[in-house]
Amino acid sequence: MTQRGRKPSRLRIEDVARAAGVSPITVSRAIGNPGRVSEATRFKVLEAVSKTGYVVNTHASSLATGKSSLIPVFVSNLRNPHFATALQGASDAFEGSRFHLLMAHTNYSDRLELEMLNSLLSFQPAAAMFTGIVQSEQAREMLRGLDIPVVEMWDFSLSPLDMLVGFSNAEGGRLMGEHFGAQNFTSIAYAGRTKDRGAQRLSGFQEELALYGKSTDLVLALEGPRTTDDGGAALDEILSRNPEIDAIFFATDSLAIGAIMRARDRRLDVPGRLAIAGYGDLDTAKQIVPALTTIHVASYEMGLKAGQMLRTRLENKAVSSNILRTPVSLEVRASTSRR
Amino acid sequence: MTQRGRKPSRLRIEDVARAAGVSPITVSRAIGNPGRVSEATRFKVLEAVSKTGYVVNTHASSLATGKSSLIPVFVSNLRNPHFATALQGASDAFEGSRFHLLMAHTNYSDRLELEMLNSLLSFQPAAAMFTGIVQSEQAREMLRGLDIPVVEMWDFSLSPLDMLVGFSNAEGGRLMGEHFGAQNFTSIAYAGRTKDRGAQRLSGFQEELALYGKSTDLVLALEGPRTTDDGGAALDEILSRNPEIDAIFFATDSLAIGAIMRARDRRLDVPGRLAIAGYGDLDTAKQIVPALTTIHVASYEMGLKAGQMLRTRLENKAVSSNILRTPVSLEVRASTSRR
DNA sequence: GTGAAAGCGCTAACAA
DNA sequence: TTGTTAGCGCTTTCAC
Repeated sequence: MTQRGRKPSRLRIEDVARAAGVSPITVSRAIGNPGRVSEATRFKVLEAVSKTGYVVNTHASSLATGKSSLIPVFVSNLRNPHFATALQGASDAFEGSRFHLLMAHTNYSDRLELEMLNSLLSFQPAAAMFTGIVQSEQAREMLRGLDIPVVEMWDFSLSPLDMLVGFSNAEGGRLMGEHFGAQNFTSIAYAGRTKDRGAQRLSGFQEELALYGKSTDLVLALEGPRTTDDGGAALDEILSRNPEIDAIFFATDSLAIGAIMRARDRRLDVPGRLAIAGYGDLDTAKQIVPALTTIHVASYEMGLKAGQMLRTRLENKAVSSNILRTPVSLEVRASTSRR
Repeated sequence: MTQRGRKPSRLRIEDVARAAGVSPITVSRAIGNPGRVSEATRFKVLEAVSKTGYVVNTHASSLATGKSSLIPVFVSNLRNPHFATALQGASDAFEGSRFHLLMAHTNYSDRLELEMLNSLLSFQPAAAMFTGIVQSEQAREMLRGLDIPVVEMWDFSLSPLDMLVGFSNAEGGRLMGEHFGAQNFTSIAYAGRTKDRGAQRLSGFQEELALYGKSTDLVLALEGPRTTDDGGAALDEILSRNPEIDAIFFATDSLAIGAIMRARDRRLDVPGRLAIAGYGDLDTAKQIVPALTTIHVASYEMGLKAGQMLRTRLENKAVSSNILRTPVSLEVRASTSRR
């Protein structure tokens, strides 16, 4: 029964209560549930709060309520400017709210994602965000069981876990297919991933080319994350395999930019001898010479929208639609513009 | 005394204890303090943990200990690839640890930083990271009072709050001054911030130019965050004010890239008529034509090192030095190379 | 090496 | 509208 020795603590809710002449629970309500307290009391309490400089202890609060204000954001890699930008958007969506984003880097590994998800359960998260579709069925099951709002971003799907903000990779591929189809290219190649996102870009591309009676004469599969250097190598590989190729659609801007640089080294005229297009619309795309034709993706807006949807749900309002499709657009620039 | 209705809860430590045939406190020790439990007991407990799928409730844990595993990272803007990359480094440094990074976007606002810092106190953070020097004295005071490890990044200073990993802006300026000094430029301009980081870049630049008997003939002050478009406008402004200028050092790559693009539009030969250099070494710097001479900054390494220093300290080991200076280097490329 | 008791700071439930 | 009581799940302290 004796007061055992514990470390001294910071300001508690009790201290504020004493300063305001009310009970602790009233302080708690004045801060978190302003509607359930009289105008006058709330004023007294908030004054006491600011005078004392009190800040709630979220751990005590979360323990008592069983809910936290933390939202893990799963991102594969922030060195990809698209993801960094989307994260900035998501973060902006929560500005001024009581929620906080927790970093969860998955480094493109499903196993890591699952592990991380499990460890983040210890925070009783309020929601979860994913830059991508959650692949593992085990992870999806786990998330469903949590019964918290979840938003997946980036890719498009008709059966999201909960909410989704994404763009259609197939659509981007189609736009590029249409563009390539309308040009007088004689031999067309695709280079990049042929699985997942890549598969969709490719099939949309081929589908639309077919409408023009054309097809891909060469598909170079490059799986996994790739850099600009790989783009240069891909260019060499393609031309050595088939010197007739005079137009290449790369699955990412990085690859396309690498190819443009290699073409410059090899003194290949772009787009005269070889047209090159990318996907993503990195800043660099419009800055290199020739400027790169590519598919623009609204990364920031995607992150922002995803954050806003989540926030709306967390504030107990209804979301008009669970699935949001952000537009992609074709940016025709010099790298494919022959005349 | 009656059991009032509260929401049902997830697996608790007590459940694991029962499964393992020990007391809750033993489970706690087996998990967090393996040394204080016998080999056999630990084995039993860990088995029970994995069988039941138990995950600790960090809020209860943090409440009891008064410490959390959360580390707020203050970043001004993730659309700046330097910061995004540094954040990725910081995140990588904590991989596999029990610590988690909490996003804190400051949008370049000191007021926001202070507010956010105050609100994040509610998490009893284990440490704090800043992408930049903490400017406000009030914030510095607050952080000192917290008595947790703090690391500042990016800029260099001899009086950090606690730990620092940065590069010298003055040093980069000096390297560029040396480079400009050694060329046969007749009239030199600087464009960019003239406060804080900009001031240091500029003074290092001027200092070194002086050794070559040269000086800046025009300084165009551009405060606040700037985009490539501003670089183009800056180029126009400079040449209209002083048509003699034939070399410009821009305080950031973005500005320099914008200037190169504008020069291209105006059919000004770079570097023949006008040499242009930047600061930061964005990916684009080596991809545009002409490739941009700039100062390379090791963003990823900075974030990684900062994270590692913090982690070392948090694991109660000593850090050999509180201040780490990451190197900057001059990347001479085509945009300043006359022959 | 292990356990019992108490308490971290907050808020849900109930009562007035 | 406000207050009293109990308890969220963990770990510290003290005892064996």
